[in-house]
Amino acid sequence: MVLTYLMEPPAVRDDPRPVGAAAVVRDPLPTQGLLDFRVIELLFFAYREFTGDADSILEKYGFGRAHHRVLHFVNRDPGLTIAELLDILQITKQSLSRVLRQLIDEDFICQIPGDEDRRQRRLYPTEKGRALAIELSRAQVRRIEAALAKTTDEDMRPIATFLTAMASDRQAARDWFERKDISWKDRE
Amino acid sequence: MVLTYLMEPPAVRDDPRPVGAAAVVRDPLPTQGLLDFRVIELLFFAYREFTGDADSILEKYGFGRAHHRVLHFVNRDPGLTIAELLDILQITKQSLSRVLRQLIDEDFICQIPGDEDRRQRRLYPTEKGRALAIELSRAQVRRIEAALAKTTDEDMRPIATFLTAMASDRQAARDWFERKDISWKDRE
DNA sequence: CAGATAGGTCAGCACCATTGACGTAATTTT
DNA sequence: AAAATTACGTCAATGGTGCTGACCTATCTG
Repeated sequence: MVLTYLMEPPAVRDDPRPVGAAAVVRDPLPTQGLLDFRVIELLFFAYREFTGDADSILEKYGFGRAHHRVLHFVNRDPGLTIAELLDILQITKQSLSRVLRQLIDEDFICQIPGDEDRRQRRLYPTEKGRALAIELSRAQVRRIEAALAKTTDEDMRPIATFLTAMASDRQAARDWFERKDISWKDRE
Repeated sequence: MVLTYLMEPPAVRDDPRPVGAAAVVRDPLPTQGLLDFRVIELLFFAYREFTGDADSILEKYGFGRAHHRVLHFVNRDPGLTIAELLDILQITKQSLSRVLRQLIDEDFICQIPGDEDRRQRRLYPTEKGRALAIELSRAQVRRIEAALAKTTDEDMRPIATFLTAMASDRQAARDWFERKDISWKDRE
């Protein structure tokens, strides 16, 4: 191996802009300078752990995250049409097809023609699919509840408000939140 | 196309468990039943919008999310070694290599042998890389700040506490948070 | 000098997403 | 009743991002 790009080590220690090379930046972007990076990085690390909980379970079944998402929404809203599911997931039907095919073939989900419109293939979980969906959500809820352990009902409001605002750009998301009552009405 | 799996439509409307077919589940998983799905779904939709902001910019450069992550952490912590970066990203060096190679070849990042240990290839952003990192973060900060528009300093605490708890499973994450002071000491 | 460490690379594979094109069945429109 | 539209399925090709395994160089350490 030749490592040509290293044979003449950039002389940046003496000259920050050697001829023909771009300037090297040595100062870090500070956590709270022009931009505040704290929430960016918290979201990155938090979401990775969040999905990791489910990923390790999915591996046992030979599934990936895409399977999880399909399974989740079919369980949350049985009778969903393909079009509705695509609208929620924001992927193409070609992307969905492979994943859905596997879930159907392995008997986690089944399709039933719509009553009114028989072109539709409405999606329902099987008992097997329901069980897996619950297993996956249980793992994620465990982490969430642990993270919220010391959170009061009062403190839950700003958290929910923040996440809802982050999430509510698309109509499909807003519709889902309203239909499924994803909000923090203080419950007592 | 034959659609064999549809030729004999499951008679589940009459019999929930026809011979040889799995039981079909028709009731939805309620938002707050045995499990509370609200935070799960808020995180899913929120993170998708959050990454989408950067994705559309990256597309212009022919880059993906992996490039973004590398660029981000190299900008946040210039002089990072490969090993340190791998520890933060939790990927293999083979996964990193393609992405890093492109960022180096296209002059967004450069490598400089370590002063003390010359085996190390310490990573620094170029001015071009710094500019892109800022452009990407600006888009994400814009969404975050909009979502936090009505949030008081007081309300910021529970949000930060929640995300930090969600994110802090791994030592590498905890170290990063401490080193970069990712926390909400009320500032005034 | 021997071994460990930091890093690079090749080959092959899996997963998940894309676009484009084409097909079928059912519903709606004319 | 014919035509157009809709709902869905599928084939083919491609790209991005991850993985494992194997093997390489350069450097540091004992």
